[in-house]
Amino acid sequence: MNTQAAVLDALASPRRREILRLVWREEQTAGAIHQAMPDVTFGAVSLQLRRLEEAGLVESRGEKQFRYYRARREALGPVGEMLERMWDDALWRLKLAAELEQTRRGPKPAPRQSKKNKQ
Amino acid sequence: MNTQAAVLDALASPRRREILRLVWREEQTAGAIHQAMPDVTFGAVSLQLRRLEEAGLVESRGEKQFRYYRARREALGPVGEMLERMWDDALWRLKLAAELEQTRRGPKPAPRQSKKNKQ
DNA sequence: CTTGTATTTTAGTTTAATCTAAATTAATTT
DNA sequence: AAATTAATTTAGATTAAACTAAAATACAAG
Repeated sequence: MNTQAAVLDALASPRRREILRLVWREEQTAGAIHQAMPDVTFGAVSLQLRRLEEAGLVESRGEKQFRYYRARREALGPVGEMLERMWDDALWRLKLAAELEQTRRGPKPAPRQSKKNKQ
Repeated sequence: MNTQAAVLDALASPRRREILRLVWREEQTAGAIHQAMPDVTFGAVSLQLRRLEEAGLVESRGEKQFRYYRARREALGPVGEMLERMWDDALWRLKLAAELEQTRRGPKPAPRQSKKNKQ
C-alpha cells in the first residue's frame, strides 16, 4: 500500500488542508465541516472528504444519519507537526484566506518575476 | 514569507517530485534533468524547475552556458525524510513509473469504491 | 409509507495545471 | 559576426482537478 504519494496529493490543495485542520483535534460531522466553508457546496466538501479518506488522512464513523470525520494524525507523522506549526501561525491564517479567495475567483494575477540579473 | 503552503503545492505533482529526486544528492544541469525524462519537452522541464525554485525547493547557479540545479533539502524539513523513505522503497519506483505513464496518457480508469458496507 | 434531514454520487461545467511547438535569450566557439 | 549549444519564455492546446446542481441514498421519526 503505497501511501506517501497519495498523502502528498491529498495535501496539495488548500481546500483539503483546511478540511484537515477542521477535523484535526476533534471529529466533526460532514455538515459542520461544510458550514465552516460557506463558499462551496456540500457536494464539493463531500468529494474532498472522500479523497482525504482514500488517502488515509481522515477516517469516519456513521452514527444515526450523521457521519463524523476525524484526522488520522498518525498517518502524517512529522508532516503533521509541520501542518500544526503552519496553523498556529497567525500570519498563515491571513494567507490561507487570501488563497481561498483566489481559488474561488480564478487564476492568479500572475506576478511574473523579472527575467534579468539572475547571474 | 509563508513558505509551507508553497512547499506542499510544489510537491503535489509526480513530475516535480521526480525532478526533486534527480537533484536531491547532487546538482544536475537542466539538460541532464531533461534527458532523464524523455517523455516531456525541455520547455516543460524548465517550467517545473522554475516552480520548484520559486517555492524554494531547489536552487541553481549558472556556469558557462549551463545552469546547475540542486535540492534545498533544508527547506523541506520532515517532508524531506518522507520523500527519502519513498525513494528508497523499491516498490515505490515501480509505482512512480506507472504514475508517470498515467500522467502521460490521460485520466485514471477511475477504480470506484463500492458504496455499501461502510457501517 | 411519507416527510425531513444528512450525506453521497453523478453528470456536466468551469477553472487551473501541464504540456507542446516555436520564438527568444544567453553564453561559447569559430 | 555567424553558428552552435543550453536554457527560458510565450502563446495556445490538452489534460486533470474542482466545483455546481440535481438526483440518489440512508436513516429517523411521524
